[in-house]
Amino acid sequence: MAYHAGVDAEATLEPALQKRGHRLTRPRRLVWDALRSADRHLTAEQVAARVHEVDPDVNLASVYRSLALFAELDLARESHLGVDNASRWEPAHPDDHFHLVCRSCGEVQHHAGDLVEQLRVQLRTRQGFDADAIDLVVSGHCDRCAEAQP
Amino acid sequence: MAYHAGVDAEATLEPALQKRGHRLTRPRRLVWDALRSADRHLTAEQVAARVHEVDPDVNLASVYRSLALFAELDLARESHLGVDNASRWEPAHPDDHFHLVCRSCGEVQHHAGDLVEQLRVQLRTRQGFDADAIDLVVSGHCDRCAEAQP
DNA sequence: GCCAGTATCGCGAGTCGTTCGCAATTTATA
DNA sequence: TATAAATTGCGAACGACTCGCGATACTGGC
Ligand SMILES: [Mn+2]
Ligand SMILES: [Mn+2]
Ligand SMILES: [Zn+2]
Ligand SMILES: [Zn+2]
Repeated sequence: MAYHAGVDAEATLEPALQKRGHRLTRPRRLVWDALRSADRHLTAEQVAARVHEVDPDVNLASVYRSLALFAELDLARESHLGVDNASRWEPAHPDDHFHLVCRSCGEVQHHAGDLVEQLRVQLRTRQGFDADAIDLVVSGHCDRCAEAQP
Repeated sequence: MAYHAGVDAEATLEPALQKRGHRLTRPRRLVWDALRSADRHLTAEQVAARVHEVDPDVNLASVYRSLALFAELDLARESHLGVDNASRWEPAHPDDHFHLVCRSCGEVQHHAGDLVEQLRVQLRTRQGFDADAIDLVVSGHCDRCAEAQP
């Protein structure tokens, strides 16, 4: 079952853009398709590389601008995974989740659960702090790498 | 009760350096004093500014090198607080703690507690992930700013 | 469909925080 | 104090973005 990029882009991207008075342009559609069809977090540079397979004339600055816009519209999420100082991007999930980065193999696992929500509650009741964004990155060793080198 | 920088530096810094075959140099001593005497997180640039009050000839590159070395020796801790893309530095605490950054006033609160340890246990038992560093930065509104603008 | 008006683009240059290579200096040890 | 190696200062380079601007291409109304 082939992934039909264009159709999907129009289905979710276009209304989100229009609702806020933004236009659906070729660079935005291609950036969105690149993000959606990726199975992992991508740097802006990596997004650009995928976009360029389809259209080499899309500028890197436009990729950055598109990603920033998507974040603003809650279509995409930016994370600092600590591998280098480049941001990584992924389509936004509805659920709170955070990232487990393996120091050996580089794999990035997702951890979804109530933990982020628990934390939010704890901060509010115990410290009066109204948490907005919770950026949690855990680095360590994944199950496979941990048992290989204990 | 004045803070006697030199003495303190030699008391904790020198043995930590010597144990690993590093030398106690003037730039390192001044960077360490600047960190220790600060009451808040500092950027490398801010550390340099404080160092330069004592000795303007210490180079910014040496400040960066000293901070990186201190992190390696677990004498200092680097955090990305999301205010800008500059790293912030503080002397290493023995206890796990994380940071609450207020979007209104910029204040950085510390949150120490069992939460980080809880998380570590949960990741190990539920996912087999051996957590090394847990980088948690929460941005939102502190108690003062939250009640001012609810 | 076409036009007007403006949002967006491509481009090149600029910024920021950080790192590098290397010759000169400083440090710990003998 | 002499020696050898670690470390420094310096300036240039780096990577990841961001900006200003004139050119382009969307979109909504005709
Ligand atoms: Mn993710
Ligand atoms: Mn802290
Ligand atoms: Zn692994
Ligand atoms: Zn505040």
